[in-house]
Amino acid sequence: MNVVARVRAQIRELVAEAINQARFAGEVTLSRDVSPDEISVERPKDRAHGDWATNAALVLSREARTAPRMLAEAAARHLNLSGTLVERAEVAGPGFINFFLRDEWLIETLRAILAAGPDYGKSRAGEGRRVLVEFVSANPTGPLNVVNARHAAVGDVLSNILMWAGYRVDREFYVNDAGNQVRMLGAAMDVRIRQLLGEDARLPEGAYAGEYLIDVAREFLREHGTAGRPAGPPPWEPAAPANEANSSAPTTKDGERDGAGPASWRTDPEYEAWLSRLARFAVEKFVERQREVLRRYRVEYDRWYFESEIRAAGGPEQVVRRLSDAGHTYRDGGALWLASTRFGDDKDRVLVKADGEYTYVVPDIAYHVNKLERGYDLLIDLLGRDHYGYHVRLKAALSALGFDPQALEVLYLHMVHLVRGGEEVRMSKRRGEIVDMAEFLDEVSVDAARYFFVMRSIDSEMEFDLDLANLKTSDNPVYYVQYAHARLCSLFRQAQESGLDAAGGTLSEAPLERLASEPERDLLRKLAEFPDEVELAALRREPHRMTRYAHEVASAFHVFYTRCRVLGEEAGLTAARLALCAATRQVLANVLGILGIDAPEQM
RNA sequence: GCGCCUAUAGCUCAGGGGACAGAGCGCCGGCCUCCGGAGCCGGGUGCGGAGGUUCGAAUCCUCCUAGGCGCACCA
Repeated sequence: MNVVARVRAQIRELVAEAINQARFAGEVTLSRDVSPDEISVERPKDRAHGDWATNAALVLSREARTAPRMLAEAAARHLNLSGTLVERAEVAGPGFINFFLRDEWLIETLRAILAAGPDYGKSRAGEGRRVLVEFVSANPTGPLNVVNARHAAVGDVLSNILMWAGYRVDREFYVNDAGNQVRMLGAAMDVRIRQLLGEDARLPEGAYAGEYLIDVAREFLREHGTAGRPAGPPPWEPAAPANEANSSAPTTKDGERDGAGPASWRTDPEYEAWLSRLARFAVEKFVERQREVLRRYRVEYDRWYFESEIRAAGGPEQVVRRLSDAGHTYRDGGALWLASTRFGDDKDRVLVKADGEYTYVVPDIAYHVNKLERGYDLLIDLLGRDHYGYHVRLKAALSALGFDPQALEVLYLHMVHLVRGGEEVRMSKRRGEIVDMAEFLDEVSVDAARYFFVMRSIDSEMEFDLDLANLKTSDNPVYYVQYAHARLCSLFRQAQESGLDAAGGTLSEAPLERLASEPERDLLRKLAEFPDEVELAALRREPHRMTRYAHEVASAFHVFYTRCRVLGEEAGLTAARLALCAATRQVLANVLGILGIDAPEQM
């Protein structure tokens, strides 16, 4: 247990014990003993209120029918501080008890940091539970965009945080390389190829309009030519030479095309085979590019799981059978439904459409079952806010299959608004105006992108200011933190040049009690919080705590460094301050590591 | 229409029952004979509105207002 956690536990016990003693002495009228668990101990915002404070007296005053202030004073009289890290306690305000620690705890923390080094901040909070974090999972029908970049940063950093907190973590990317959309992809490819060949071809309704497909179509032509392409018209065009007005599909009374998807296409196995070949080619290309840009972004997955795999393994059939066997499905209107309302969903969901196709959720259920069967205790999915509510369906299905729905946790990330020159850059997939992630990374450094995306809490709609992130000089929060690290490295280079022994082991022997000024103590206190912060970030799934913490450490350091001279002071003081600097550099390196951001030795 | 999320400083965002509400950007003014001025110090304004619960509410509850997102035999 780290020093902070130990102190907190100690204070809890002290307070509970003191209240019980006061009760025993007849100074407090409580009908029961108080246990340490119900004592809340927190860090006061104002340092004048000590290192720690408890509101126990406020909370218990009603039950004890005593004024909070009096209750606090009675408890304070019975505090037995001997043998603890608490130096003194005082009652303040409406009835808080404030605790002031002995300096030893800071010194102990500093030694602990130097001893643990790159491991400082790790904990066992996760108890070795196996977690699978699935994130991005973009469709293989185009390049990744800026929203995917947010997901990638958050998912990756969250995974790191969980690892630090003692979970066993794997990262996974689920590729939807099957079903309708892939067929639509093949169709769009076919049209692009025709257009490249100078033929007259129009995209079928609902097809991918993005021009990025043209390049892929060109690659296909270069590598494979048109060999194997059926002679007739594609299945979304009329079989006979068209002489009807202008529609290739029946229209509804609203004038919208009916059956916008492939369900309304002519049956043409030969052409379908061709489309499927085109689709496979495109999927492969896109997945390859996605993998590439993510690698550039420093995100590496343990596994890319393909929907086609789970389909080939018969996953969807099994899911449907098991759900049916369990009596949770029924037929209606030619479709097979899951009675998900029995498990908290607000309506039942279609599993198998009237045309015999699975809905999206079936292979996805199979995939999640597969994850659980691979031995993961916890599944975390990162989804876009536009999928909100999907977890209810998925959890319902898992419950129906006899799994604990609590094993699945779905986090929804909000939107990203790109801003350039004070104006929002519009991102519309339908109009094909995707803000490509690779192009985005040409403009913004990976460090800045990751930092900015993680900086915001996941359920806040965020604005990404390209101009700010682009600033390679100042005013950029990323550089503020990195600069602190570089500055420290520079300091140690100079220490070495002047022959000082700045090794960790030697440093912890320094007279650390000399670190007595406010900037020094503030910095140390901040460093002491690290394990707590990591643990909180993990348990609450709040990666943005890490960027905030990194900034706070950098700030505390810059203050210290401005006010306290390190080199050239009296030997003992220099050694002590070097120890503090070494610890700071270590913490910065660790937190930057979690963020997947470079910790530069010079800038 | 129903459901969920959001509303905090001029702007972008933290804080999610505690003691005077924070940071960055922007603006104004200071600080280098010396370890990196990509730094430090100082200066101003704010919890969308109205009720309620509580010793105590930015935080919890209700209503209202304004945004966003869902409510597919799409993925």
